[in-house]
Amino acid sequence: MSLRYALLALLTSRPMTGYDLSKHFSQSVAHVWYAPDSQIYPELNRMERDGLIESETVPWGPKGTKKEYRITDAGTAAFREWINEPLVIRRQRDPAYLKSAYLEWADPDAARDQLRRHLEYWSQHLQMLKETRQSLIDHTHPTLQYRLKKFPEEEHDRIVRYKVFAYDGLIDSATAEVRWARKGLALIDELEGDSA
Amino acid sequence: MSLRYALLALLTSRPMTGYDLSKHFSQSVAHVWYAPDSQIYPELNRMERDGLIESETVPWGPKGTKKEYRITDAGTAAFREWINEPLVIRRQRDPAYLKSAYLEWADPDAARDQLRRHLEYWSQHLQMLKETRQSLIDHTHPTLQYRLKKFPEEEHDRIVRYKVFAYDGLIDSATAEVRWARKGLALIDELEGDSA
DNA sequence: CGGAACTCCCTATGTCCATAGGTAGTGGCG
DNA sequence: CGCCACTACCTATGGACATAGGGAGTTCCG
Repeated sequence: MSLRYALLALLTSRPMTGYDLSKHFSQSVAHVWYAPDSQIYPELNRMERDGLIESETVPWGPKGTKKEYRITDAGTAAFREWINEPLVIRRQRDPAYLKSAYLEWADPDAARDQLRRHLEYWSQHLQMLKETRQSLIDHTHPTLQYRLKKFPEEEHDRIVRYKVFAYDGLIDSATAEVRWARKGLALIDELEGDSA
Repeated sequence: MSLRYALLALLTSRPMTGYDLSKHFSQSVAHVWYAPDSQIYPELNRMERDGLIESETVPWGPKGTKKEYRITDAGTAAFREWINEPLVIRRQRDPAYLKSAYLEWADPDAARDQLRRHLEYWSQHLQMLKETRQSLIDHTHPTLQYRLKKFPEEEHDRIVRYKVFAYDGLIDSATAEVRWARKGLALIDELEGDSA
């Protein structure tokens, strides 16, 4: 059910098409939630049916059209209700940690390769998180700009600081992942002899 | 597909019944992978059909029986293959961070409540992780004891250190979650006035 | 000896999510 | 003008997972 509220969250900043939303879900918003378009379009239809959003068909080029979705009052209410709901804790499930607990079964080079991938992925991710965090502080983050326009100046700091808080957490996690992978590579070198 | 290999991983230490496995998956192994029994039993059947494990029906009490599963050579080979396979990176999806990025919409008390839950959950989790880590180092961890019996003494240190490495990573992550929740509670107090 | 807690095994159902397609229109570049 | 990248929207399929049950046997304790 989180996808629905992640979509509403984005639509509280401005109206968007399904395509716009799907771009966000594979770029910036992907930091907190990811979804492929094949999940987004059907969900948007369901949300419209449920009255949380409404669509307007706008022209696009000479023949094309696109559907722009905007959040309704019912949608805003539902979003607010969700945000106040008690948190459902979701157990983390990461194949990387599962595998790492059984690395004695692995070929040292394969193990190294996996930790290098992990390191590379999280390093890049960390980089993006840091950039996004900075763009929030600078108010250069595009979606944030749309969002802030809807609120009086004196609330801007509060809004930004919650978002920075979320990113601080993500950055801490990603930093831990990077540190862990490096430690693992050192461990393999120590236990298996540093070859490769 | 990770469930299958998580099951094989456990069965490399000793034969177990589906019930044994499901206990592990809601207790110690749950640290790296969780699954309900309703997912485990059907998967065991599929794995037996695929020849990765074989079952023996053993008596249990005067009338009862239970099915004990042991890993086959094909199962061991499949496990080894999986562990050497390149890592599939799984995007993290945590509703807590999604919500936290929009806390300006929340009632301060609801926000506090959520962060307190997060804090409590991860504090407890952290506690268990630390205890399990220690039991690995002490060799008092039951599954580890079974496992070590199958390997010569000089390999024990290597096996334990990989498991401790996995736990070190988990402990770091959990610590970051605890720190983040505390920081969030302080932030709410600062932004909303420290009531409640 | 009766009840409670536990062991043991399983099914059903629905949602979430990933993967892999498909179709039509647009805009720009050579 | 043809090609290509992109915008826009969608369906199908299968696996993963959560939630919610059911039913039969066992052990232990009062």
